[in-house]
Amino acid sequence: MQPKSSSARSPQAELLADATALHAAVSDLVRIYQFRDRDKICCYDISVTQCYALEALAGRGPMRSQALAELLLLDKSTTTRVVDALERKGYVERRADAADARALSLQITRKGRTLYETINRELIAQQAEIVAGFDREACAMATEVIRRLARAAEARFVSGISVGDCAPGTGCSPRRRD
Amino acid sequence: MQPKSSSARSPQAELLADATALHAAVSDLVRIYQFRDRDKICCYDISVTQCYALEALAGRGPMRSQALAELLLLDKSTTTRVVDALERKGYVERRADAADARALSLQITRKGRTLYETINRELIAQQAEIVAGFDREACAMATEVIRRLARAAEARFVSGISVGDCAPGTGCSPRRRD
DNA sequence: GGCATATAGTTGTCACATGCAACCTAAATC
DNA sequence: GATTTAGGTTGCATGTGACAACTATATGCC
Repeated sequence: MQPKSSSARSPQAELLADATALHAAVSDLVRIYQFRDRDKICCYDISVTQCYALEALAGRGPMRSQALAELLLLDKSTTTRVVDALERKGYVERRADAADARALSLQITRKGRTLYETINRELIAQQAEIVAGFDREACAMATEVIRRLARAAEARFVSGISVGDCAPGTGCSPRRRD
Repeated sequence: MQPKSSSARSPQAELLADATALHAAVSDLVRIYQFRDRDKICCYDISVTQCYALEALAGRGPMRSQALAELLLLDKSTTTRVVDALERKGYVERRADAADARALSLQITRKGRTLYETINRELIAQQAEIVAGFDREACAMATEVIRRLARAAEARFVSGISVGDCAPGTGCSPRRRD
């Protein structure tokens, strides 16, 4: 697993070794974070997806349901329900869109923003513990790599084929019958 | 969001800025990978969790159900069902444990290993595309940071309090009533 | 203006993932 | 040998999310 001394290895092999190590690390991270994030749920009273929605609305301002769905890579029906939950709890508001009577303007409430900030602060504090062990350079590098990974994955996901060759975001997933 | 020139900022502030950037990037990555990984599901005929299980068995050799559960941070009942599915599809086998009649030895089959390797190869190839754009140093650094993040998250999750102050792995999550 | 079509959201329905509790069987302990 | 503990499985409930059908509005074409 660990890249050995790179002497006597082709650039090809090095690339593969690096990619393998990175993949293993990322894969692990993602798996574990799914649990970590689920914890976040119960402590405050929202789900992970709800939290992402809150984040989007906090960071980008009001938007339509459709825009939110695209941003979060969710189906519009799922988005409706996510917003339902958030609205019920008073974290977002649905306002009529002035320009289009069909559309909505989703807005985070003050209460929602406060909640989001609280959660975010805690999560960032956790990262800070780790970041403290690295120099800034290394941290910036890692952050950049992670960003690119995310963008690349998103692009792959949105645009089409991901792994194997099923349809993309169209959501081929649930078609599986165990 | 972007760390500005670090002149005139306290180390505290720098740390916070770095942590914030890292958190945002990781958070994004995790969210997107959940979708990307779900794609992986349908293309080959297993779920994400099933794939993690296959990975564990491929990488660490035969183990008991309980050990697998601990490794994947899953409940033992969930693990049972994950293994059910994999066994039904012929990717793993349950063998009697010689030493303990209650226990099982879970083993990946040749077919299972082949599948895992196929999936893994594709995923690694995807990483390779991204890795190709970085120098090895940066890549190694990022990999290391990501590993530490994962380990830290795992430790936090397993040991106790995560965010807020609900119980840990005990699975406080589902107790929420939307 | 009026009908055909497209678009924004909502609701019905279904499948899947997963935790907890109760249970069963086999070990371990006394 | 009886009680307790441990490894797994099954019953049940909940959360999540996709897809499809539907409603209401907007847009285009005549």
